[in-house]
Amino acid sequence: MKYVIEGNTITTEFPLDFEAILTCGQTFRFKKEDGAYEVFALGHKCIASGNKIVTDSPKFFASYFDLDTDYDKFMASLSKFDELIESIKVGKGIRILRQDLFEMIISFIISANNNIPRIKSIINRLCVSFGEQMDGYYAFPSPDRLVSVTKEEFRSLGAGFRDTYLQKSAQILAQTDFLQRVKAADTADASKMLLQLPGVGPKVADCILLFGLRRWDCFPVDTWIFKVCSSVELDTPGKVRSHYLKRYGALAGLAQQYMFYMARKNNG
DNA sequence: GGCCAGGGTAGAA
DNA sequence: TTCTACCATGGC
Repeated sequence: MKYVIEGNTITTEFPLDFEAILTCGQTFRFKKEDGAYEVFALGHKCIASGNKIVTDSPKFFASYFDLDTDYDKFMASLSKFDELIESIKVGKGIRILRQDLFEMIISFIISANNNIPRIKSIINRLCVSFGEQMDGYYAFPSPDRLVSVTKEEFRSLGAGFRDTYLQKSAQILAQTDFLQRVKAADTADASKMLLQLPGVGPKVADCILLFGLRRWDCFPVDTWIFKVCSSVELDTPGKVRSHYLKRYGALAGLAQQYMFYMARKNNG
C-alpha cells in the first residue's frame, strides 16, 4: 500500500471510499461539503475526497485513516464466509480508523439507545461548548475539561438520561490512570475494565475496544446487527456475539463493520 | 401518536 | 444468572 505526503496533501495510489469509511458507524465527526468530506478527530481537521486528504496534520491523518494497512488480504480471508461476500462487495473501501480512546469512550456512551444523526449533533455541541477553539472548528474536549462539566450542562447538550453516565465516567477518566491501564491490558481484561464505567455495557464496550483500542477480536451487536444476524438459535445479542466472534476470530470487528454498513445502507 | 435509535442500569425474580 | 421497567430526545 502506497501513499505520498507532499506539503499538506496526502495522495494515495489506491482508491479510497470515504463514504464507506465515515458512514459505517465508527466516527460521528464529519460532514459532507461540496462533494468532499470534512473530517475532525481530536484537535485535527482534514478535507477528504477522491484519493486525496488535505490537512495541516498529514502524518496524523495518514495514521488515522490507517493507510499503512493492507485490507485486501483481510477481505480475501473473510471472503471464504459465504454470508460476507455481498457485504464485502458493498463495503470494500472500509478501513478501521485509528481513533483516540477518550474520544471513543465519551462518544459511545452518548450513542446508547440513540440514533446516528442525533449522536452527531450532541457530540458537535459537546465540542463547541467545551472543546478548544481551533481555526474555524472546535477540538474534542480533553478529560481535564470534561471533569468539571456538570450533569446539567451535559443535559443541556441534549444528552438526556446519559448525563450522569458522562459526568461520572469523565471523573474516572480524568482522575485515575484508567486510560493508561486499559491500553496496556489484553482484550479480556480491557473489556472488564470498560464495563465498570457508568454508561458502558457490553455493546458500548465492544465499540470502544474495536474503535478506540483497535481490538479486532470484538463483535459489537447493536439493533441493526441483531436484526440481520439473529435466528431461532441465535435469539439473544449475547449468542449472536459469541457465535460470530468464534466464527471470524481475529477479524470479527472488521467483518462486523461490513455487515453493519450494508444493513444500514439497505434499510435507511 | 406510537415506534425506533450503534443500550445501560437498578431491582426483581 | 436472566428478566423488566425505565430512562430523554428527536425523526419518522
